[in-house]
Amino acid sequence: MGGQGGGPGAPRAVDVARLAGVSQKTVSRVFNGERYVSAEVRERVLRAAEGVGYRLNGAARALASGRTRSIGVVTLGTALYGPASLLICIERAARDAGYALRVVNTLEGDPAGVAGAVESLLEQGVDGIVVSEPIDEGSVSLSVDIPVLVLGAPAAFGGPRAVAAGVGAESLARAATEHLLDLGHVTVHHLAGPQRWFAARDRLQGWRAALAAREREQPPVIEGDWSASSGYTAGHELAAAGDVTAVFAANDDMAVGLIRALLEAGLRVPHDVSVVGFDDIPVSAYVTPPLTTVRQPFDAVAREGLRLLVQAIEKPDAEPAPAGDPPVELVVRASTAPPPTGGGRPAPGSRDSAHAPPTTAD
Amino acid sequence: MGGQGGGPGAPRAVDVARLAGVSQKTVSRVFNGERYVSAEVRERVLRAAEGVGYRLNGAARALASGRTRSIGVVTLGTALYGPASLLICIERAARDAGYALRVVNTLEGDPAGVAGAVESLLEQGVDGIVVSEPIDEGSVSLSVDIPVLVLGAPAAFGGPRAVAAGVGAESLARAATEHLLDLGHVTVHHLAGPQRWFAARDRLQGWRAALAAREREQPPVIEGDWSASSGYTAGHELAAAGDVTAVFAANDDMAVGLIRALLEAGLRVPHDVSVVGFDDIPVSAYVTPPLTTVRQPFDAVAREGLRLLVQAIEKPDAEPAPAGDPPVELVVRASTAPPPTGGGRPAPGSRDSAHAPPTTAD
DNA sequence: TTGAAAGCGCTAACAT
DNA sequence: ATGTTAGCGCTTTCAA
Repeated sequence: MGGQGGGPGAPRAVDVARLAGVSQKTVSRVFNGERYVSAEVRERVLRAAEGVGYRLNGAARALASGRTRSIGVVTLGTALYGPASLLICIERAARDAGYALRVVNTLEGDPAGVAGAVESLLEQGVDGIVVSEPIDEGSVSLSVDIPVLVLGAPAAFGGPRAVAAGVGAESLARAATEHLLDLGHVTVHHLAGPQRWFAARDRLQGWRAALAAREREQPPVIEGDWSASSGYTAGHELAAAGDVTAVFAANDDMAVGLIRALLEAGLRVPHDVSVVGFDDIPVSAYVTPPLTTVRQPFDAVAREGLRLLVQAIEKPDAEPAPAGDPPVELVVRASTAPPPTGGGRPAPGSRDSAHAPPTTAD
Repeated sequence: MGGQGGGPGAPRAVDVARLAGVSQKTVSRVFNGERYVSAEVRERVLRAAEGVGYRLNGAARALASGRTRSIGVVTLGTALYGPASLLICIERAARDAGYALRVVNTLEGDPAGVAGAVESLLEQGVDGIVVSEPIDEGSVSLSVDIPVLVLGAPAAFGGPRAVAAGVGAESLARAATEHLLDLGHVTVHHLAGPQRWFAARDRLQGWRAALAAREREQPPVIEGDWSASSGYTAGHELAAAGDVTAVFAANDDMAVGLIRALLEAGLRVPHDVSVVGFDDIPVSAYVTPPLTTVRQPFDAVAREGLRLLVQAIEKPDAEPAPAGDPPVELVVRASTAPPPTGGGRPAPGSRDSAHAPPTTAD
């Protein structure tokens, strides 16, 4: 059970082999789950290995086989709910697929950025790379010849051997907007995320698509920076505008700031203005009023994306199976209601549930 | 500039050497920044390397040198603000110290848990391990003989070669509690985190210490699970109790749920009940009322911890310099005020700022 | 200041 | 079903 590090003196396969009375290659076979090892020999080898505290040496394995069995992740160094959640799901999906994870963060505004991060991963040694929710820092063309999975951005972003998967942000944004239109709002304002983020652009597109589909006017877009503070500023602007009955915010943090500003301006939510967020952060069911929002299918997307990536690694020739559309999950709570004067079709029953117990529609 | 993967055919040091007209060893010297390479030769080598798109092979390097130049992190697979933020700071600190990161998540309640994660890191090859905010799953004694940094738990947790660092949760909790006592509250209730978490225990201890120092009664502790939902439940219990004027919640999520329940019970915050949270999550300045909370010095702690770890890796004999106490940062907003009837000393001026603009005392 | 030789611990290809 | 022989691409001696 002892944990001999990788240091000198650590037991090697040949030590195990000697102890078990077999060749070193047989030990290798056992530890790689190869066929053609009798149950009896396998048993003997495993016992010997445990006896000396043997552990495979990843570096030697990688050097000899040319495969590292690890995947590199380039992600933005931010605790924002979305990216953080996605990283966790990627780790689990990778582990389930038998790959370890190497992680490099990039900073927003970093000149070297994604390209530098990829370079460092390549040097460390990875079989594939996940570029998670990159932001558009200008033309960063990666020329890598290992497979790359681009999560939440165009596959073109990742070079020749790239596959892509997305959370379906556009569909989610569309669903959020449609929810408001369905309630009878004539149009919906949008508090967008920073447009250098593909994630923010997708949400903007979804909002546009929903309005366009019903031939509604598209009010001018306000751009925030994901922070509650920027939502707060936007909220005061919108309150001053006066003609706002519904807002779709590109994330929950901004929605919270927005709602606060509206309340301060004397507007009631949802009675006067309805607000929908995006993310379903942990507190969103308990803020006042509980926030209607959409939930991103991180787990499904990470799993699906890694399936594609692993396939590209292990079966480079196989046709990449198309990624299925991830599910759309709208969580209706108390921050949305029909417009005050029935701006559109009269909606069925109004409510003011600022103090109603939070509900989650799962 | 091209990105030859690690695949076969990738340029090796010997190719660069040939091109530059030097020995392979000299190339190695250049890329390791060793002395005794003339500026002219170095220049020639670098040019040749760039010409063929050479990149060091991490696996070969690790195998030959016995050092991987990477650090493994064992962290809980959760998007909770604290752990997620800490991970980001660890990555940056590691990178700044010249180490790459391998990450393995554990799941709460996983039987294999931390031990399994450590085992997998050891097999992949790391020079040191960071165990970040572990939870106590029973006696998990790690016997590893590479250095281990335990973040937010007793060093004993990490075996013989362990060093430890903490965010100073106890001091932070104590400051939060004292803030309430200073406002004149006779005592402070505590909504604790799950006690399997060391982080939760530390906060509980800090709260106890603050009350004990002033010889105040310690009301029964309510234990939540970090979620806003558990805070909500606790809030209804506390509202029913009737004699509560101040609550210290072990994180902001629970504080938000708690406040919502209090509001529903007809209690005003902070007029009737003051609430302090823990974390300073992104929305905390914009919820209603803006939340008074404490901020954890993640960056300082990660940096300090990694300094210790790297020292243990690179200079095993040097005495580990003691970790300095991290700073305590209390962020006073509008969720705290003197008690309604002046439970203690009459406090200077009361306020009800449920709708006041959020303020952050930095 | 530079070079030559000998492994690091494993997997791959080819025996048997 | 098992063993033998060569490397993988570096770093580490040691020599020049």
